[in-house]
Amino acid sequence: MDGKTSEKVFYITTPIYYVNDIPHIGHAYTTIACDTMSRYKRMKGFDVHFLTGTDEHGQKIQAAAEKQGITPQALVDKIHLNFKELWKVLNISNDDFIRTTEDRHIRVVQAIFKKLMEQGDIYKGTYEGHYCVPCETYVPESSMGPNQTCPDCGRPLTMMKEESYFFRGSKYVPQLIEHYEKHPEAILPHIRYNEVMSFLRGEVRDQSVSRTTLKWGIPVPGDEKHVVYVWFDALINYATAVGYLDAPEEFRHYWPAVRHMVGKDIIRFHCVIWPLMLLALGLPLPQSVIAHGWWTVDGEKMSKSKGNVVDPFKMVKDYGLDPFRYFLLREVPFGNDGDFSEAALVGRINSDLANDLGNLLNRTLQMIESYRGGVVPEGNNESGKSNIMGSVLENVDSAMESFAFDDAMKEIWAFIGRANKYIDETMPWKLAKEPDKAAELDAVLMNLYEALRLAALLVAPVVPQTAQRMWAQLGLEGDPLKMLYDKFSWGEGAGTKIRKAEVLFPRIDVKEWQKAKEEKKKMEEGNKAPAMEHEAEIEIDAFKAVEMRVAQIVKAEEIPKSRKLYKLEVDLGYEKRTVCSGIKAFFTTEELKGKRVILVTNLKPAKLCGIESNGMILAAAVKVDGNAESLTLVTPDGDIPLGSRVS
RNA sequence: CGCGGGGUGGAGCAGUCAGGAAGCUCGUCGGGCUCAUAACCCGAAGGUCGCAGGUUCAAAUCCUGCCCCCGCAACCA
Repeated sequence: MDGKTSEKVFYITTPIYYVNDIPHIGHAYTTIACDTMSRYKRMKGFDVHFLTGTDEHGQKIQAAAEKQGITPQALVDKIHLNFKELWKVLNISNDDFIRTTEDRHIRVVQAIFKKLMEQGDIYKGTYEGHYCVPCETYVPESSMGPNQTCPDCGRPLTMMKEESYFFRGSKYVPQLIEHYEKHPEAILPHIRYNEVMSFLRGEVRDQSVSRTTLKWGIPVPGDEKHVVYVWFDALINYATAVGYLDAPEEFRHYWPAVRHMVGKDIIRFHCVIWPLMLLALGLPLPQSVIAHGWWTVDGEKMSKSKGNVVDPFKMVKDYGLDPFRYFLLREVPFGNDGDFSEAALVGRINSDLANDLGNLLNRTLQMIESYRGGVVPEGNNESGKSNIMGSVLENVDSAMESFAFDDAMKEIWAFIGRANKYIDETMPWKLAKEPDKAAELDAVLMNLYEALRLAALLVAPVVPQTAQRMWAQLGLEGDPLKMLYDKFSWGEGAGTKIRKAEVLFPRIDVKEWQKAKEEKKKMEEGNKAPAMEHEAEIEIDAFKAVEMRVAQIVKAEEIPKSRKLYKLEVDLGYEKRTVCSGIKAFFTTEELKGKRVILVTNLKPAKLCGIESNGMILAAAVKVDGNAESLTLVTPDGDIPLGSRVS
């Protein structure tokens, strides 16, 4: 679909974040990327609309609210503020913040649902699948546990049939394929293109777009026992926010210029389902969907149980906002996965921000101060200009056009490097000692000053506060963020009275930083120990009720269906028993054979994976979030007959 | 045969789609300079581009097989 786009309109969206999550580095990353792009486009004279928001419906919210004894609405009213607060802290310049529980959105979702129903693209059918009743969720076959159990709670699933509305997306698939064939640039980076196309060329089924199993959602118009499925609800936010229903003119203005930035996990929703919805609605398709990669932390996957989730609030507090923003965009080729580590962040701060940029500003300003009384001299400006500038503007622009933030940063820093080199080549401190070289010195100082003035503008989209600080030190009026690059002209800065040079980014002493980190870690670990959770006290009788005896493992075998369990045969001396034990991850069957262990003998038999288990062997485990990280068996110290009672 | 990403000098990565003398940042070593935040500038050392085979005048790049990491598998950027 060829939406007519005026060249100077730019509408960009982040995904709407699921409000029940705690904001982490991933959320920060996506939003900072969009923010930088928005600021860049504004500085290029575009009419920018930058949208972010929160996704507030769905099962998890409903459950969380029930647990806290409040309404879902009250819950989301409270927790969506986590995100608003983060965007404030990260200096995000969004023009709008949409919440899917807002009236403006609910009306649009219902209108769209109704329209698609009327034109026959939404129809009623039945949804069939494996359902976990306690978790109230469908489990796809691919992620079912052994014996058709729920992967979360382990309980058996039931086959459920439920009335559901379906979106006839399949009808528009050929049209979408054709569009992507004509517009390969609509999916960025390009490696994602093939992924989407191969999916589209396979079987695309109609999507279930309603649920009857939960209440917390937008009611289906005319059939109130259904609520709209959260994805259908959520995707529509992009249209709601620019006036799909309420402001047709605004909508026509911004919509054709829309770009969605997403994480690589939600590419399908944005490159398949959403475009199919748009085709059904007869609306222009997005200019592009830009998918970025994932962050690991110190080389490991980020997860709550590992406790390595990066808190953006803390990073800003510890290292400053602009270094954090710069690091995220500079460190990783956009689209690739990247690794976050504080050590790498410190490295970037020292080498790029302090040494290259900060020091260039500092040394230049001090020279202008001491050689020319703090006033930028007039000078022959052509000599150094081309030398320093190169084609930084064009190169940055082409990188930014393809969302290659890292390349854009590299170009800017190459430019900064050229300015630093220019100083060494021209040696202003020598010129200053020779009165007949005054004109030459003027030219050098002026070129350096202009380089810094341009540098402030170039870095402004990524590090807005830094740009403003540079601007102030350079003695300039106004706000660099409001300047247009294209209007930049070399030489205009002559005659400006500069301010006193201040250190832009202090260097971090790596040795001290490491020391401080280690101490902090020790402190935290010290605090952790007493926080160990204990069970309630019991009477000795309760303990005596547990019968434990020494036993020997005589046979250990795998249970093919189980990821965690071994089937063990243990000898108590007076009898042999079969026991299932969840220790597969820690021992081979060979290691277990012959091991003497402590067995709880009077535990009620239980069927695990279809095998009856008569007892439990004791083991000590280091647990993180309920999952054993390492484990060791409890064994008797010394020789003692099998079957001896433990007390 | 579930899907995807990756294995390139000490570390982290680019380059692979469109084959043509192996590049960047950090670190190390040597030198320069002294305006500056022990900074900046120059130079050097260091790689059989996971393994094996194939195509080609030419392969990190294309093809085949294998090994090893890491993610995902319907709601976590």
